[in-house]
Amino acid sequence: MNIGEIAKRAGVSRSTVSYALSGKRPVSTATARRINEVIDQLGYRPNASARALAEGRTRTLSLVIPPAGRRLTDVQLGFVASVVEAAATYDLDVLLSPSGGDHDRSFERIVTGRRVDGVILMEILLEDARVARLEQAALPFVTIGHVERPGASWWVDVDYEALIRRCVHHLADLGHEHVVLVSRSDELVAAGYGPALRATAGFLDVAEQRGLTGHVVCCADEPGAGQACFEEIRRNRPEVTALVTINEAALPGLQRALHHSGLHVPRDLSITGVIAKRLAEDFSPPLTAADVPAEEMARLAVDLLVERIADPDATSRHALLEPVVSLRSSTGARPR
Amino acid sequence: MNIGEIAKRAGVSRSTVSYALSGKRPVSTATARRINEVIDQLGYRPNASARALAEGRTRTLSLVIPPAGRRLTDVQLGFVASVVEAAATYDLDVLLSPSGGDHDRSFERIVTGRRVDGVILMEILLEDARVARLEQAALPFVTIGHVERPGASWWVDVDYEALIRRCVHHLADLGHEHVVLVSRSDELVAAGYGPALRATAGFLDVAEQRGLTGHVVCCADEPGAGQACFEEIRRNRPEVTALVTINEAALPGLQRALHHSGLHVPRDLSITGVIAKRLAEDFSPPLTAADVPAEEMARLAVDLLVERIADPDATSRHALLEPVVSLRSSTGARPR
DNA sequence: GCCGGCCATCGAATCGATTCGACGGCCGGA
DNA sequence: TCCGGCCGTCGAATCGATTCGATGGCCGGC
Repeated sequence: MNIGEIAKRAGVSRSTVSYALSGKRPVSTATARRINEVIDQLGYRPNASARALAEGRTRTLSLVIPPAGRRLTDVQLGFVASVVEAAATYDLDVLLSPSGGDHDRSFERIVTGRRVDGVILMEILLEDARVARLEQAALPFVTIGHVERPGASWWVDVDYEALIRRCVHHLADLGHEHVVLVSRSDELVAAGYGPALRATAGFLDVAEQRGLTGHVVCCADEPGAGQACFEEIRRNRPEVTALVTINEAALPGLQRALHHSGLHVPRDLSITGVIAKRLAEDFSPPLTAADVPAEEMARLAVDLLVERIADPDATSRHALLEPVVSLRSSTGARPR
Repeated sequence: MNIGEIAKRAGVSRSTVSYALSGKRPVSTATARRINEVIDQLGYRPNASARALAEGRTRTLSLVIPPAGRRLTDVQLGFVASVVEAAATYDLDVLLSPSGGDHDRSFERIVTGRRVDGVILMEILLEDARVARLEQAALPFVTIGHVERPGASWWVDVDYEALIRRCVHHLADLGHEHVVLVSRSDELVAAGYGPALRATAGFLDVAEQRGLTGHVVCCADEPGAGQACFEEIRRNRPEVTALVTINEAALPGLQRALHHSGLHVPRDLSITGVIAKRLAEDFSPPLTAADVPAEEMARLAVDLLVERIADPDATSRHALLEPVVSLRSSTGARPR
């Protein structure tokens, strides 16, 4: 059931069928109608592989996600779904490829095998081998998160530093004097994970500026670690009255630890940070936090990628989102 | 940089390069070495589209997920990641396609366009148009969840009914007399969502058998609904001392409602159900529950699908998993 | 020394589309 | 009436692989 079959039944040549379908050359209305009847009747649709070969493009994007071992956070999950949805509006399919380190088989397969027209890269590091690989292969790509570097690049990111600054200012305004930033895992930070580094920079800077004592602790991306981390903070720094967190995966553990400690939020302790809206709302009490706009980022990333694919030589573009900090009920005046 | 280029540089024909790569015909060691040198030097890899066209297979699977509008639950998320990982061990890529109702563009594009070699269908309904569509298109597929029907079909599922039966027996053993099943959303149940229907059947059956009064309530798949649902149960059926839930998405709301109510689990109320391990562990207190083995299901689904692709005429196979109910600390003797 | 057979390799067909150049027919203008 | 141009259609080349049948050369056996 290929284009030849349709052509035969409609009594025309294969090229005419192709033109009737694509509209790239005029076809008489009578012929077009006949062709469309046959197509509807047989339920024909062009073979994707053949079309990809002939056109030189696959109508497919690749979304490179962190490897399955490390759990996706809630934000990342929403992001994946939104990318698929955004791509669908362009009639593009999305290939999911896990990739952690430098390069694994599936990443290499996609890049060298020309399986896709473009790539969206999640959770990039400051020095990321995959970025270099994509540039070398001349495959259009957009990164989620950006690297500090003059070179032209296409990316979408959340301004972690600005958001964390706002959070710390907010706490300072409320009178807090001893604050802690709960960052991501040691390994991620050591590997040069941008958001964590920039959050730290912003945190320490504002803390100093406002005369607060600020400490940063790394916490593995899992609930157990969140619990342990909280308990350690209570033990080692009992003077701390406010937490700023960028570690979503650790939140359930924090919640549990809070529960056990008997502390009241925000009377005894204030909590804020950069957190997916859903997670912030589901916390008890709901967290005052900067809501990461995953859907918007996904939409923008796909838009940018489509644009770059259409014109690979266009000057690079990017978007730095700075969502609002939503006041909920987890922050309050310094106790006593 | 195609196979012809490699052939030219190695001084052989294109077919010889192909055979050297695939090993489907012998190639002299000297020639093979020369070819491999050129390939390594140029970093050549066969064009995926051309190969797909020639071979008649794409080396790609499609994973059909619920539409983005409805959030993926935690189990489903883990499942997606695990499918990708399992497929990678076969050197297969995974195309993500959201599809809810009968058929949308991307689902139809994938099926008719022969974009993939096989399909994994999540969250199927008892009467699912997509199943019929795939059968008609003769595209191999495996469903997550199964339909009651004599016809041959390939699927992987969790035995919700058996698990719920166990949960109710467990509660009956502890002396509970009034129990409620928190099911999935009205719409899903009305649409004929198998796990919810089977859970209900098992729940009511055992309740009757053990002389309990059992009620079933539907709850939308979101935290807010979980909270409202809990409050309604407390108001309308204060005699209830135990909850069985299969609604993971509503758990955060349940947690919040519990917190507000001041009830102690399990002293005042027992909670159990079928819940992803991670969610059960992150609840406070950790839930006694049947852990849905998402990774194992994903692995099995991919294995089955690969098998079916290799031999489309093989007799159908399936797997009905019955994970253990893990005793944690959310169930206890009936109060008073 | 000749012949049969096997091993390695080649050339050509094939997969199913897109796209370009060419061609035929019809219409209108001179 | 003849000719130029445009509209619609066709045939063939192309994309980059796989695969089948054929062929050439070398070796061993008689």
